[in-house]
Amino acid sequence: MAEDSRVWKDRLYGQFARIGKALGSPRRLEMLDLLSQSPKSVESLARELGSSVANVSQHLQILLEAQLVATRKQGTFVIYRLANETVAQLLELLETVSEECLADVRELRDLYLTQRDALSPVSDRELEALIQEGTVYLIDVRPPSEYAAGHLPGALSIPLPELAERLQEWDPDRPIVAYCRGRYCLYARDAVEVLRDAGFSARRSEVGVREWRRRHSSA
Amino acid sequence: MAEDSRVWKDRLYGQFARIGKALGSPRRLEMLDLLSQSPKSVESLARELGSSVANVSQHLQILLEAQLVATRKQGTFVIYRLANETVAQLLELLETVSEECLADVRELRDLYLTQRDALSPVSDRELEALIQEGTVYLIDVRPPSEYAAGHLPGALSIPLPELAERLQEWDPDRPIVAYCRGRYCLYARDAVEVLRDAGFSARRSEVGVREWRRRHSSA
DNA sequence: CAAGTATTCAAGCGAATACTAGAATATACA
DNA sequence: TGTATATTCTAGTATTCGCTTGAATACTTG
Repeated sequence: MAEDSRVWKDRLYGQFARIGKALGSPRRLEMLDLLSQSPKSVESLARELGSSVANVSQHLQILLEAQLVATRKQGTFVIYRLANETVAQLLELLETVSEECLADVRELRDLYLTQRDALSPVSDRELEALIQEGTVYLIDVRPPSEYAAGHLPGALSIPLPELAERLQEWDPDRPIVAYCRGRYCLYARDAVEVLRDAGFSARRSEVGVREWRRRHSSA
Repeated sequence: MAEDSRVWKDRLYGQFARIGKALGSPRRLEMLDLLSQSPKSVESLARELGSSVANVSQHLQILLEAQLVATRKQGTFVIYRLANETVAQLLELLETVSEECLADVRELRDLYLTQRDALSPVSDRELEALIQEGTVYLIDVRPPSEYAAGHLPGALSIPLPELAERLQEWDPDRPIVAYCRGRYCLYARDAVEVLRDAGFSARRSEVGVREWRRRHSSA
């Protein structure tokens, strides 16, 4: 029976490893991150990733087989989404562990997210207070479909490519906080740069929408 | 600069994938699970896994390189341990996701952990109450080194191989709750079988020690 | 039914990975 | 210094993985 137990363990960990292997590819990890913002088609994932549609589709089959994603049809489009909330949490935790353990991750963040922003990002607590007070413009600079899938309360959807031509919509004396896809996205940083160049008082938040919602969910 | 951004993303997700790849092997996942119970030598991991020392050592180098584990020397022994608590949480979450998503995992549990135990495991809430009341024997059937590294309050260390010859130590009228390494370990199930065959009123808990401690930590 | 669009599948190629076997290294002790 | 024990390293082999290319499939529309 000790031998049965060994065999059972091998099979069990073989199954666990299916999830691990699914997360063992940079492409698939980025796909999962993109899907955590909103459901997407194969083609739109391919554009975001700079990969071929065929390649993206093959990776999606792997994620599907591991049941980390699910699909629905919309005409000729297959819309992929994360299978459930726990998959999103797993992804976030993998990134947290990566940042804690790997100096290379911290260095990559330093490259673009630390050195050039003399003002540190707004903390989550500050953000909560600012949202409550309603004293800032809160802008979501992700693509509109991601805003539509879920956004912070009171946020305006100002996709980054449109930002420069919408500056006149705002009172230059009212501060702006920009956010995007979370800790590993450069959109908010780019937005703050554009805004400050235009004379606005702007800072960014590194909060993720899903993480914010989880923390502020009412059961 | 959009090209810079793409390159930065590729490097970042390449780093995240280092963690994913480290978790993409059944052997390494089982090693991490074993280390979450207590620090261990290469040789003891090899015994538990039924693998060669050389093979285990190579996998440990991969985990070391991904900084998921750390080491200390003890004579000729190299003692490996989990790098930090977040690694343990990542592992638990990967197993949770595996069980939610993969029917094969649920089936493997059914094989040994569902069908033959007519009495379901003690829930965590029941266990808390039982520990408070002090009305049961709570026995930890893991190896002594794992008990020493951390155990539930009030638990006795009764390693499974010794159980059968220690039955006379207990009042047959007092119920027993056995626990081991958590949801994916068969020791408590085996212990309960031995105890019931000897006429004891015995149930098992599927709680993991680390998970229990996290929930009951005083800051 | 034909054409267009989106997606998936299959095959090939090169790179990466897991295990084994044996050698090399590190540490402790007499 | 030599021996024993524990661990790591190296090389070879078999298998798996990731990407590309082109074909096949699925769906929609006219």
